[in-house]
Amino acid sequence: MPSEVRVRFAPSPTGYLHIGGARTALFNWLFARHHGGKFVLRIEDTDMKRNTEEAMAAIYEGLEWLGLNWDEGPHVGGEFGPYLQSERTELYERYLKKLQDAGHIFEDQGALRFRSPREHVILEDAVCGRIDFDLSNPATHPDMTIRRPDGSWIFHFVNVIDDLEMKISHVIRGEDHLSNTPKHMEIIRALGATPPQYAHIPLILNRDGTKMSKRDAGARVEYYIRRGYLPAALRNYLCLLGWSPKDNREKLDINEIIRIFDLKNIGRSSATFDPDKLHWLNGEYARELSDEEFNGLAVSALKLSGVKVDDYQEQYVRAALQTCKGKINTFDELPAYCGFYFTDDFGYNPEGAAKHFIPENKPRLEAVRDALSSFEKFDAAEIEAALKTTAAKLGVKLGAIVHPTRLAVTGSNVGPSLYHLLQVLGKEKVRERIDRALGMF
RNA sequence: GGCGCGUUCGUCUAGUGGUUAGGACACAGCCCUCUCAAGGCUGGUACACGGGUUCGACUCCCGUACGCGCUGCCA
Repeated sequence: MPSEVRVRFAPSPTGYLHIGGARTALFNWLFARHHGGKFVLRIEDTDMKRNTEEAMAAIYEGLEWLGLNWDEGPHVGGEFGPYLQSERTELYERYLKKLQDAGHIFEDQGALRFRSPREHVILEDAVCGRIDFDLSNPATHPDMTIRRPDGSWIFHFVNVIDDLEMKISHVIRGEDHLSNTPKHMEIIRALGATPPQYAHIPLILNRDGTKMSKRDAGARVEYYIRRGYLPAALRNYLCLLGWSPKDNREKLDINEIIRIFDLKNIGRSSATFDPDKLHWLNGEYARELSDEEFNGLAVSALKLSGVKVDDYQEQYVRAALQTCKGKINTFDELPAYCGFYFTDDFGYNPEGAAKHFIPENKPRLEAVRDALSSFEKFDAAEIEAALKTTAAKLGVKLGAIVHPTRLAVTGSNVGPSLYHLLQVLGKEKVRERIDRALGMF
């Protein structure tokens, strides 16, 4: 790169941070970090009366959560500010004057339009390659409006002016802007300036092939924050959508991605968002968490779902959560997975009850209760040994006593290691629950 | 309608004229095992279609179909 690399993410605060926008921001950020350049955040709030405060907060929150820090923009400032378009109107006036003086602007019912030179525009796109746009036909390529009668500005104009003013070297944006690009280049040419290098990245689609819209549940970054996803996992997953390391690696450290990121490795076709793969990848990251990190995130998730974690001893909570580590992919699975640690009021899984709460298991469960009640330490190792001897004594397989016991004390067929879970629950609790379950036969 | 872009397993992708078309998610089976995960092994499924070019096309060219985008006084 000859001069300094300066890229920008320019969202419009009209909704929440969209997953597609997040990926656009991510690619810009990666490009900037790879080249040691600057990542600029600019808010395109030319469009009036929306709940911009809330939406802007969501954008900041989403980017920060993903770890996409900006070098210039709201909060951090920079020499090319302000970074909210609503505060840059004098600048736009100045550029408008330039275009007017050069005869490129005409009025149409109070709105201002840019008169197209009506020529071919050749775009050399870093991702899409060379594209020849023929803008000579006014019927198919009408002169675009750049300012409304009420004085507010149109995206095509201010976007271009800001990129020029902020010395943006590379415009990496969604492919939905590809067809707009020649028009942007016309304005830049009329100003006597040089266009930035463009790179249009493919769109992210839904499962059904339609463009991911704000209405789709998983289309907002906020959704993943709430569901207890790990930012590193989402970030990694988003990288894989449209970009490839080309060597079959899936899980990549962000620094490694920064190191190898290249616009050349961005694909040309749109990608479908696959929640399953994200879920898997999140599990990969979740399993690598330190006990400390896991505990913190787990407690938050439990509280969020209404589990009264604070009613329990910290040591008990930690021990309980420890038995869940490595077992879940996302933290929102936790309440269902280990809720039994925090309430005695649970029902029994119907299929499990039908299968395990059967007459011949009653004496077995009683045997387990009796075997466990004679313990001193009540630790996992001791419990395991006792269950095995009990099974041997009864002449049954381990499973014949493990399954009913698990169901009796947790209400579920699946869960953490039974021995460890019994240890955490404690002798009294276990005996109570087994007695209660015995009444179900 | 016009213009633009795209099209490899269900999904994300590798592949750049000669490969048994590779990997990952998901799925199925087996192993491991106290359940579930994790891990290991195995399996099935893909080059949209039709013409060229070539000794030879997933790879290059043209067309068709389908999808998406733009075509706003939205961004």
